[in-house]
Amino acid sequence: MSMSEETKQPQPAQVTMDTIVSLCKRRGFVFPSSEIYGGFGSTYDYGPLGVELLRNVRNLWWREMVQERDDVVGLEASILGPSAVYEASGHVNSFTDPLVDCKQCKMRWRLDHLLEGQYEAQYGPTKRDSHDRIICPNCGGELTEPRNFNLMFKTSVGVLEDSSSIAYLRPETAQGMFINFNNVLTATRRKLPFGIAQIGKSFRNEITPGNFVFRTREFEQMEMEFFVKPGTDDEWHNYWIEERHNWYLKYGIKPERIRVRPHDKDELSFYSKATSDVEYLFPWGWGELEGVANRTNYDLTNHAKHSGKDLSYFDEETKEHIVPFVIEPAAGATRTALTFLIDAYDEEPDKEGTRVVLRFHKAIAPIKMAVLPLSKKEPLVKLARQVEKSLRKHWTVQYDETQAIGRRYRRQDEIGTPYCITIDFDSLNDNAVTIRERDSMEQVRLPIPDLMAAMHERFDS
RNA sequence: GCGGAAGUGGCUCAGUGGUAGAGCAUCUCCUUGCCAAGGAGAGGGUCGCGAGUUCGAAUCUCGUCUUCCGCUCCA
Repeated sequence: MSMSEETKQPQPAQVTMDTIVSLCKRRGFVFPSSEIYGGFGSTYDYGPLGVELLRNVRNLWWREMVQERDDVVGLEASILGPSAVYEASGHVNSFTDPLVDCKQCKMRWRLDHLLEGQYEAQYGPTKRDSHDRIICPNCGGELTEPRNFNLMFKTSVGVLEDSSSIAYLRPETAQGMFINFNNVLTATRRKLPFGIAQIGKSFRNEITPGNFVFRTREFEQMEMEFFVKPGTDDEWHNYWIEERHNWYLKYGIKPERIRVRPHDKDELSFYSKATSDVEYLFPWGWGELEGVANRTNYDLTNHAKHSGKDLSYFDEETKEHIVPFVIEPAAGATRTALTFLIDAYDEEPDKEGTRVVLRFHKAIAPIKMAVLPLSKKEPLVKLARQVEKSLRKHWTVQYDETQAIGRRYRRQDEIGTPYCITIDFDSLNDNAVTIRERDSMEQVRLPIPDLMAAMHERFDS
């Protein structure tokens, strides 16, 4: 690779995860869960700012994916499900990783990957010993018997042990859409193509969670199953890949840090014909933000077979019963929130040190504006409180009167507040305030009666 | 699960056997009043947890939990 090509490679976000984790805790975005009891691995609690950020992500997705579209409807299905659902979906059998450990060098391998030769690029072809048993690609040592790790959380429902039945916490929200396909179809009189969308928590007993909230055992998904006529599925697949990629760009994700990557044949999920990932360049490298999969008619066919119910769609044009194909854009809400946080992080030299700024898109920012009286003097505070109260009806607002104004601007910069509204001594005479903009640091003087309209103009576009 | 590293106030860290420290942050008062100002004060840690060795443990030993980096995973 030449130097010029090298410099063209996108660089991961300069910020380290340690900085993000520490900022999250200090300012109240994300706390480690059950911390006072020593912590509970892979679980996180969202603090006052984190919950606003997460809500913004969810709400924007929902509004654009469901409410602004005529061809998508919403659903909120239960998290607990009977084993029948996940036997039909294939998760009981296929959502299992057979793992083997090397007795010698302690490396852990996925047996199915060894059988498929997936480690070939790094370790060469799969090696076997004289008994034709697969040996460790790394050191040639003996491997343990495979142990199956099912990624689903299993629980039992029912008071009495012997009469209780096995249930699972959903590993994806998608099955809720498939098993309600008929319900939605008859309730809404939809015609193909149409989609069913859902936001909610899913659970996977990941062998190794990590990278802060990037991979956790409990996480929140934003999924949409878009049902189309067979034969039009590739076209719709491409449509949704582009649509979803653009969505992140729309909310300010840096274009050089986001890409679409089609899956190789051998990395496809058991249900997928083709999948493309929208990936982000995290501090540790590229990671998946969203998968857009062509799930074919796999799910509806299997649920029809297992339940004995007809899940076909009657096509009026051809007078045929067909089983629709499904295009699924599946995003992680928690993961998306993290991405916005990392992508927004910026530092710049300051007179006294470093100014930390989260350059959130206005729609993403947890706090939309801060009201700052220049002095704690009674008349200023009184006026500021009035302004704050009226703004709170429409936006998330922080009020801050402590310490110097510069310090207060820094506080708001650090949590990504786009606008600061200051009330100064002149305000008492001219009934006007100053709006300071986070990114440009420009200041605009505005009469208080015009303030509401001016802020609407900034946020409703 | 295995290997490596690490857990000390909200954050970043110093402290290696003798009664817990710093910077930043937070709070109060005075002063100032548009980009991290100054002064005076205050709160906050049984040093992850539990045992052990010792006259005495943040410091040594063992166990345990958690985090980070690999193997694995994919929203």
